[in-house]
Parts: sequence; C-alpha cells; structure tokens
Amino acid sequence: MSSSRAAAGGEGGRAGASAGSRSGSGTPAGGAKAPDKRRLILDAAVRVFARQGFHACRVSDIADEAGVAYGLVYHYFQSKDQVLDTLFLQRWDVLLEAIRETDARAIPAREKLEAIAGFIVDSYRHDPDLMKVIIVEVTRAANSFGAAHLADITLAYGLIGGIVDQAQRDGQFRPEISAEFAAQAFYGAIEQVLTGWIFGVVDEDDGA
Amino acid sequence: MSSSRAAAGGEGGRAGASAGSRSGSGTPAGGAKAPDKRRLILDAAVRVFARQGFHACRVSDIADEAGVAYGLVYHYFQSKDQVLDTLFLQRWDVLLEAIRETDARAIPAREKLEAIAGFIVDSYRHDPDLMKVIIVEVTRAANSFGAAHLADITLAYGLIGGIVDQAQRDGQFRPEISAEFAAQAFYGAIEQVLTGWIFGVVDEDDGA
DNA sequence: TGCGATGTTGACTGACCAGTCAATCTATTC
DNA sequence: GAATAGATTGACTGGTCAGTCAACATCGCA
Repeated sequence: MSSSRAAAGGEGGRAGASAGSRSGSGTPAGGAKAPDKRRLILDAAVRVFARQGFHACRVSDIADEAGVAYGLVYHYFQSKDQVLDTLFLQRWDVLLEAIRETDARAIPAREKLEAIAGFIVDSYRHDPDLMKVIIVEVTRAANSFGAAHLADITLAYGLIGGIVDQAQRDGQFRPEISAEFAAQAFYGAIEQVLTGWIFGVVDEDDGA
Repeated sequence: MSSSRAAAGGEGGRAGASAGSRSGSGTPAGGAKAPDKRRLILDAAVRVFARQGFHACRVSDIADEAGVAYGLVYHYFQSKDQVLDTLFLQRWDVLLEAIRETDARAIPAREKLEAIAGFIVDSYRHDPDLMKVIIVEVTRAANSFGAAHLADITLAYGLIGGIVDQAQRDGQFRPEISAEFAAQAFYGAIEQVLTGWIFGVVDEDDGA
C-alpha cells in the first residue's frame, strides 16, 4: 500500500516542468513487469547518497552501484531529484502513519511521545543509511529538498503538536509553553541525537 | 579582536589546494587599508546566502549584491567556500566564547543552560539572516560545511555536555541519561525551534 | 611628479554533470 | 518466426559556474 503511493507521489519540485507527459511515470503502469531493477536502483541510491551525499554524487555513481547502465535510471525516474523524493516519501509516509496510529492508542501522552521517539530510533537502527539520507538530505536540508517537502515535514510536527495540545487540555502536561513550540523542540532533540550517532560524534547509549 | 581571528582561520576544505601562495591571505596583512569592500562583500554574502542558499547562488550574485566586480570577491577570498567559512567562524567563536563565559559564572546549571539558549535566540533576533546562514548552510549541512567544521561544532556540544556532567556530579541534574546525550538533545531542540522560526512554520512565542 | 603596490574590473576558460536519444537487446503475442 | 512493445545501453550535448588573468585605476610615498 505505502510503496505504490510513495512511488506515485512525483510532483517533485525543481528540475523540468515537463511532468506526466509520457505514458505512465515511475512504476510501469498496470502490468507488474520489472520491479527488480527499479528497486535495485533505489537501494543503490540509498547507499550512494549515504556515502557521498546527494549533491556530491553523480547519477553515474548510482547506476554503477546498482550495476545498471546510466540511462536506465532515467527510464525509471524523471530526474535525480525524483530518486530522492521517492525514497523520502516512501519512508515519511510510514513515519506519519506510525504517529497517527500511536496517537490513536489509549495511553498517556508521555508514552505516546516515547513511542514516537522509539519508532524513529528503531527506524534508524533498522536502516541507518536510509535514515541518514532522509535526515541529512531532506529533513535538515531546508534550502533544497526540505523546502520541496515542507508540507509533509510540517505535517509530522503538527501531529506531534496535536498530542501535546491534547495533553495540555487534559492537564497531563503543563501549559506554560505552546504545543507547537514543544513539538518542534521534541522532534529537534531526536533528530540531533540521531545526527550525532550518524556522524559518530556521540556513541549510542540511551536514557530517555 | 574576534574579526581578525576569524578572518585568519582559513584552512577551508574543498576547492583548490593552492593556499597561501600569494602575499598575505584574507585581510591585507599589516597595513589596515581597505576594510570597506571586504566587509561589504561579507555582508552581501549573508544576504544572498540567506535568500538563495549557498549552493543555489552564484559568486556573481554576491558581487552584484555588494556592488563590486566579480573578481574582487577572489581578491579578498580564496574561494566561494571561504566566504562562508569566514562568516561561520566569526560567529561561532562568539558563541563558544559566550558558552565558556556562562559556564564560568557561579549560577545553577539550569540557569546556565537558559542563558545559553537565550544567547542563541538573541543572536537570531539580532541578525536573523546570519543565523539562518550558519544554521542552514553549516550546522545542519552535515555533508558539506558541517563536515568541514565538525570539530568546531562538536566543541560546542562538548562545552554544553560539560555543564550537564558537572551538574550531574553535583546532584543538580538527574544522572539517568548521559551528559553528551542531553547536550545533543538540548542543542537540537534550540536549533529546530530557530529553524521553525526561520522558515515560518511556527510563529515566535516563547516559554522556556 | 613618478613609481611601485595595492585595489578593481569583467571577459574568458575549463571542468563537470544532468539529462537526451538512437541503437540494441529481450520478451511476449499471434 | 515475424512483429510489437518494453527494457537496457552508453556516447553525446548543452548549460552552468567557479576560478583565472591581464588590463586598468588609485593610493602612498619619495
């Protein structure tokens, strides 16, 4: 479910304005024919982006890493940007869904936030490269991809803010600081800790 | 004092390897002759970087904004990178000094952290463009400039961590989570809130 | 006033790389 | 076993910019 939706979401941003002109788009429309190479390219891109960074790498690096020809990347994706867009949307949808699901549970707000933090940390432990790419190249890249996906990113803050807001009305949380401020600080703290792990400036122990 | 020190720190990173070949380097050595144009270029760069982003802008944009010829940028700076390096180092030194000074005061650790957060927020209020550039283009740009200045950035985390560590020994703070973890989360929360202000996803009220 | 040093100019070059495209290969269908 | 459609290839193009450089302007000093 999530993969098809994420793959379809290709408004992109930068790059050409000639979208949706050809037949389909990413996935070869109806007949599920060649999911192999497309997936291969995405997985290779994660590794290359994580290793060299999005801007520092060339499309040929991705093709080489995937073991396919240069042109094939453009057979499955409209642009280099769209490869990253796809990776991001795919994962971000999962995160948003996890937040919504957590929020729906009948547990104290504090535990909800702990669950969300735990989910993000688990995502990192499960696939560090992918999380590195998403955080470093999108979430924290406010001038490039962060701007293109600002709405999606802000949605996550909003959901977290909603949890805090509700808890403040219930009297679970103190009302001194605004919910959206708290949400921002909460998310920022998690992301910074992950960034610390990613770049090895702190080693991985917990506490929260 | 701080400007001359910051201007001198020019190991840089990327770009050419032909450093320090010509006479002096940045500031025209001994005789304080033309501080005008150099400062003009730095100020223009702040505006351009804040508006367009470092990667998206051209060196000619900086020159135009400053009202000087293209080549003059290269008279005062070895590379486009070095312009940003200079801006960063200049401001970061001020921050590090503020943290050290705060730490030296005989006040509770909680107040120290509040003072540091306040200093960063004040820096933003005083010159939002400069803080935007430093946060967006350096501090959060872990793959490009963040990597080049990792040592400086980590130094700040270390100083904050030191405050927490001391407070844990004193019994002021609980020892459950490691000091470096706390420092990372503390700094991340501040930076994320500022980022929220910078990109207008949250409006500016306080609470902490 | 003349001369070296320093400041200032902007056209030009060289490298880099995203994206194109025509050709080739590999099913699948009738 | 042709014919069609999609998959795959990689050499090539076009545009973009960082950085260079040779010429010109201005300043300070003897």
